[in-house]
Amino acid sequence: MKNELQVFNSYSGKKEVFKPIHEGQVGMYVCGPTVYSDVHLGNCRTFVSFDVVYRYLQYLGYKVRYVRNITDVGHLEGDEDTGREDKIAKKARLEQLEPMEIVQRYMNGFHEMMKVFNVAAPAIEPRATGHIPEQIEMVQTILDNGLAYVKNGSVYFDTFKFAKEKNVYGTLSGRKIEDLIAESRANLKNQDEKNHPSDFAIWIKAAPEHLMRWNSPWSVGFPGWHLECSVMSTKYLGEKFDIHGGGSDLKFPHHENEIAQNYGVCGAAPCNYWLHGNMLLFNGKKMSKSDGNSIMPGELFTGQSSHLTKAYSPMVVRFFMLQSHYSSTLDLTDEALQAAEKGYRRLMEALKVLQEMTHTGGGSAGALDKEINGLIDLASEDMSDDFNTPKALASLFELVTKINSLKGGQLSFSDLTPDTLERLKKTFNDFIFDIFGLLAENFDSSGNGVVDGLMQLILDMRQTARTNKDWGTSDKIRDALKELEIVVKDGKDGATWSKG
RNA sequence: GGUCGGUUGGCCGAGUGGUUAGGCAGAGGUCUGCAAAACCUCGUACAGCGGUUCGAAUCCGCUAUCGACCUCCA
Repeated sequence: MKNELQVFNSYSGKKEVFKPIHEGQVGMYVCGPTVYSDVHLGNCRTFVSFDVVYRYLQYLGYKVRYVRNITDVGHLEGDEDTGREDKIAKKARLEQLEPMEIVQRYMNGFHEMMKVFNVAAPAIEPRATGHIPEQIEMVQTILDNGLAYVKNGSVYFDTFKFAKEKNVYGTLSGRKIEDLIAESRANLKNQDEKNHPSDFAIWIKAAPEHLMRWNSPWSVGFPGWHLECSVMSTKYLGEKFDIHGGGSDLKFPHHENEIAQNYGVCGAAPCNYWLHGNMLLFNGKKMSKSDGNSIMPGELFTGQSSHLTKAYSPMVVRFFMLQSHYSSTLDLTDEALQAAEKGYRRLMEALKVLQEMTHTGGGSAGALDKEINGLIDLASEDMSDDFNTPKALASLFELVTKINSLKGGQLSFSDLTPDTLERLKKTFNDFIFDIFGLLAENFDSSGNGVVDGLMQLILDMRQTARTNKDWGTSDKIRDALKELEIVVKDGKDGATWSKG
């Protein structure tokens, strides 16, 4: 069975067989959020995507050191008119708080949201402000290596020189050196201190009113945004590690510059595989904080948005995300979420049915047995094919039909061995919980003992009515419960209930 | 304007030279006191035009259209 992991490497633009630097171990770095406002759903998608990558690598038996940073300084506003203010410093000024209060508040919010989405915590979550000395050191090394220059207390990376010396600048984002050179003549006059428009700051001299500032050999200032990732990935994963992930919108300039910095320090690229998650769309356009086209997770969970007809639970949203490939754009719509909710429930119901299923004994490995084993194998192959969750999910849904047929009697246990049933149980459990990171939301339990007890009493009374063929009472109970959004399902072994 | 990527049945969304993706919705049927659930069957989709090929949704070209990046973004 071929089941070796292949990943799409954004750097080469090809799907490649994944080979870790150290056997059995994986070093993975993912760009985390800048904590200057609440996380929106687009952010969540990226972290869910890499959460599945993290989980699957572990499932395959790799020991993974997963580093995901928190950006809490250095990320400048892009708008020229505002004078390139640090995002966190700006928020602090507007809200009259310490920058670190801003950072703490939104970092807490971010962590809560990751928990809600059942995103596993990384092994290390370093913060940029916690690595100022290391960043100063790296700036010095880049200066020593002749790939940066000082201007009025700020330090800039010399992309022009780097591009001429090493033919790598622009590879990741598909930019051409010739364009950079052409750009220099046209736009140079607009650049204040930089020698070249594509040069970027690795240390920035702080304006007098700037709140976040540290001493350095060049000025009292703060580090450039791109630098932290080079510093922290190198510190915790080494000069060369396996996987670097992030949203596709970070390819340029962030990741391109990160690569440049690593060359500036170590003379080599930081990692072997670049993985980029694609954007979550909302109304057909990229969900983005800065242009206001976004929906907050909270609005989804409460259903309080003009774009939604109802509330959706976190796991429904997670399932919705898993239904597309991480490298494809995904368009969020109310209709699609409704479909996802039904699908998620169907999957989880089948899981429950399966868990309670016992083999009737005997059973031979016939066609059904082979088919089920084939689908189980297929699900793994799907995941090993660049973490193709929608394909793996499709394989699981084929198995859902088998499970329900076994329960309903359309298929017989005599056609599969007890071992296969056990394997099926284990696979479902592993995929749904360990790999997909879904949680079982109790639709047939309120989490409240009193309510569950009352429900049981009601269903018992209804059963008595049904035994007496008192359909009027039976239907009255069912209809009344339906009004309360509780659905009663009559099965062979009595009735069950679930919340709307 | 430059660069890149989409365009798949009613909706979402995989696939990528010949063989069923899957989910949701819809139609018919089985089961059931009825219903729900479940199971079975069904639609014969790949933006348009041209080309390559025995054969293309899948490769090539052109056109249309949407989007992303080029400036902060996950």
